Amino acid sequence: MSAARPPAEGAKAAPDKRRLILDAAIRVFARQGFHSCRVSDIADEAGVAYGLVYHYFASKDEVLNTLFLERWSVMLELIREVDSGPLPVREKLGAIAAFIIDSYRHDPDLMKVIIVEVTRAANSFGDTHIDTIREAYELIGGIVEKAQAEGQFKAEIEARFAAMAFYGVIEQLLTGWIFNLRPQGEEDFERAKWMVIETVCGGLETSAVSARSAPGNTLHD
Amino acid sequence: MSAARPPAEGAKAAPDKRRLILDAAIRVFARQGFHSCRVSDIADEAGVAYGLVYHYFASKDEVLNTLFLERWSVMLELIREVDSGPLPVREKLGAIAAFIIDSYRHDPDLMKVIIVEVTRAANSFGDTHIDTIREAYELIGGIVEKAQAEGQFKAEIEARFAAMAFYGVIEQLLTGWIFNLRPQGEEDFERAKWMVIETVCGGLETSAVSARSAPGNTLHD
DNA sequence: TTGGATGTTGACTGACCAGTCAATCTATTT
DNA sequence: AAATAGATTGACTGGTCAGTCAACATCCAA
Repeated sequence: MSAARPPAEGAKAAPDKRRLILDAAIRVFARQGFHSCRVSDIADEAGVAYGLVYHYFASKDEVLNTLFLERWSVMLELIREVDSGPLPVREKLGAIAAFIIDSYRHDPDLMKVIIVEVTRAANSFGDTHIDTIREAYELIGGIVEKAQAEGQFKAEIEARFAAMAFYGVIEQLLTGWIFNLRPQGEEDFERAKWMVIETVCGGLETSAVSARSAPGNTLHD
Repeated sequence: MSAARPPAEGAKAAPDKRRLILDAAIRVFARQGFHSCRVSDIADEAGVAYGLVYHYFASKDEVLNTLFLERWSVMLELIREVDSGPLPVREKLGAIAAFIIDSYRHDPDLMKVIIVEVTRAANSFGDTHIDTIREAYELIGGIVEKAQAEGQFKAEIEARFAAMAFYGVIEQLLTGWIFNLRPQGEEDFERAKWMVIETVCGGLETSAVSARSAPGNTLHD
């Protein structure tokens, strides 16, 4: 009952296997790294034949590209949405930080792959996706710029630099988790969100605004 | 006069070629990436025979490891020195930021290789050097801890998190330069130093201390 | 029932490249 | 001058793997 069957629409036939391969690739890339794994490792992990990988993807590279774009486009969408909303800066940046941190919490392997193999690989892949990555910077920079115009953030620190610093802190945080240099309990994730915002916004706000959020823990419970 | 000759001491004979190979490797790794270059590329770039690389290094990996350790140990030394000194936190962190930024200014290729191929490569190399990298975190964390004890930095933000954020901002900054996402004029380097400290310390300081540094530009000139 | 389209298989190939090694060269020592 | 040790050379090997392809399976439409 309810076995795998063709889609309701007259669209494509069986995207199941394609997804299976992508998910297997996430695990394999995370475990062995993109460069030191074989395409056959992915096929084995997915439980499909070697050749099927090439039925759905033109190359090993394309598998990684797909994973990156899939996730990054969701993030860009989220940033755009937040950006166009009416929230105060702290909450806008907070929403972005929360999204990225939750992405890691939800699928650490995928985020590990994206960060380690794409975002930070200045050669090959980094080059390919640099414009996509840049877009995130621009959007975040725009949010900062608005806050500066409204007098909430200092103008002396370039908006683009601030965006970079903001993203840098988050990426380093994930890297710390990836390397097991930092605890990864539920509470740690929540606390991290707060600390990211407190640290970065604290450094960017004008003294008039200043941070007066709960010093102890603003966590659940 | 003063041509190449055996060392004064009875030590090794001609370390010239070894250095030549290392320097060539920096250029090749920076240009093509560690994984997509051949050992013969390094030999060619250095103007030596293929086999000579293996006379001085046990493997391709060892070349990269050597480059990383050479530089990272100098940085650790600098951090320890700064740490043990009597300067205020801002200046301690400022010295560290300045050292890293100047390292990039002085030899961008080397820093690119270290960051892209080692520091950020969670697999293979990252794993190998994780303890060395961790040490830098610990030292910086110690500096923050002291500042917290003296009441200059807030205690609500974990010292280790702060260290990570600090380093993350700097690494992202270098990444921005590496990817050509940020301008790299002499002035930009100096301004970056100031912004790093202003942003991070601003977020970490207690409201009592607060940042009252020159808002415009504290640059030279 | 047949035919075409799409999905699936895995053995095979062609290229690539890290690392080896035997030979040659250079310097130093006696 | 002969001997020893280290430096230098580059052709070669062995293994690895991305990508191909021809065959087989399954599904749907006419």
